[in-house]
Amino acid sequence: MAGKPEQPEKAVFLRFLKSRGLKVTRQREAVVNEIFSDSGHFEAEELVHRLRGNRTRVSRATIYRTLELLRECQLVEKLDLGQSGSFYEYVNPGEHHDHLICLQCDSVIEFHNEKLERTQAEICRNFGFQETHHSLRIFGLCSKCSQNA
Amino acid sequence: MAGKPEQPEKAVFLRFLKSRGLKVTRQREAVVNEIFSDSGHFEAEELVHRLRGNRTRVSRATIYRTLELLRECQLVEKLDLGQSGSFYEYVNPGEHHDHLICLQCDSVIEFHNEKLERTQAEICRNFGFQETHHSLRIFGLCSKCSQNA
DNA sequence: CTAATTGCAAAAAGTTTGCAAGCGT
DNA sequence: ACGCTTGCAAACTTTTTGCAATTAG
Repeated sequence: MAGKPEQPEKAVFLRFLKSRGLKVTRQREAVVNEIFSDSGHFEAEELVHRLRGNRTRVSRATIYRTLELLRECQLVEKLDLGQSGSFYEYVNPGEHHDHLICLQCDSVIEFHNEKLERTQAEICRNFGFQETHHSLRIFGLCSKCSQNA
Repeated sequence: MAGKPEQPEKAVFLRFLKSRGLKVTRQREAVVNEIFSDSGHFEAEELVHRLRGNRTRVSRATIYRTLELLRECQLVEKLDLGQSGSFYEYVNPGEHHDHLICLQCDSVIEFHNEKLERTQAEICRNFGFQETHHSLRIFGLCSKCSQNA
């Protein structure tokens, strides 16, 4: 419970910082801890508020800067769920999933489908396109909301 | 060359306005004409500039308001290409396509693939999800850029 | 020590809005 | 005429940035 990083993603981040000659600051640790204590989707502004109650104050500017670093080392991804601001989400290294987004209750369902991935790879091959990543968002009504409608 | 609407999408828009009790103004016509004279991807700000040289001045506010109307009648769609601002694109009624986005030269390739669509429909069915629309963006290097790399 | 980092507040960037004047129908 | 529209400028939202003070290594 002391200094040891319990979470593997935190270790990844620390290693990344070291490899870049960047520093491990209280603020950066606070941000990572907060994000990975409750993996899911969140907005930058939400993090600002979640970190308000913390022992370590973290300014909005630092949160944005840290999110950018986390993106560079692929621990989080930016997400556009159709709302005004950007959402972020934790990415399990090596994993990938797409999203079903409910327009009624704003819930987000993650899924992964191999057939889909293969077809996409095939399409890229046909276009001579070298994919680095992709994002599929399907909007509509989740099962709960479509029943209530 | 006179009053007749040459473009079918303009006719759709006019009909939509009428059905809503909205007015056909010089500004709205100018926006539609400009968009459909060169179908493709564009930003709101770009439209502002493209319309500067026009006989009819159209303010930024009106452009945003008109784009919203065009979205409501499904003639244009908002697009997130990863850049800061929103892009828009003309939508051929009844058609749908996805995008390959080159991170190097910012070019956008459109494609449509039936197998992909079927797999997506299958996924939705499995989740009891009622799709209204979707967006697949594949990021990477286009064939030209991957050769030069 | 020294370079990286932080917080702040100002600036940017993109979009929306209130309101008085103007224009379709 | 009536009510929808426009333009303007101000407001807003989200994100970025310059800079002096601070801190990790």
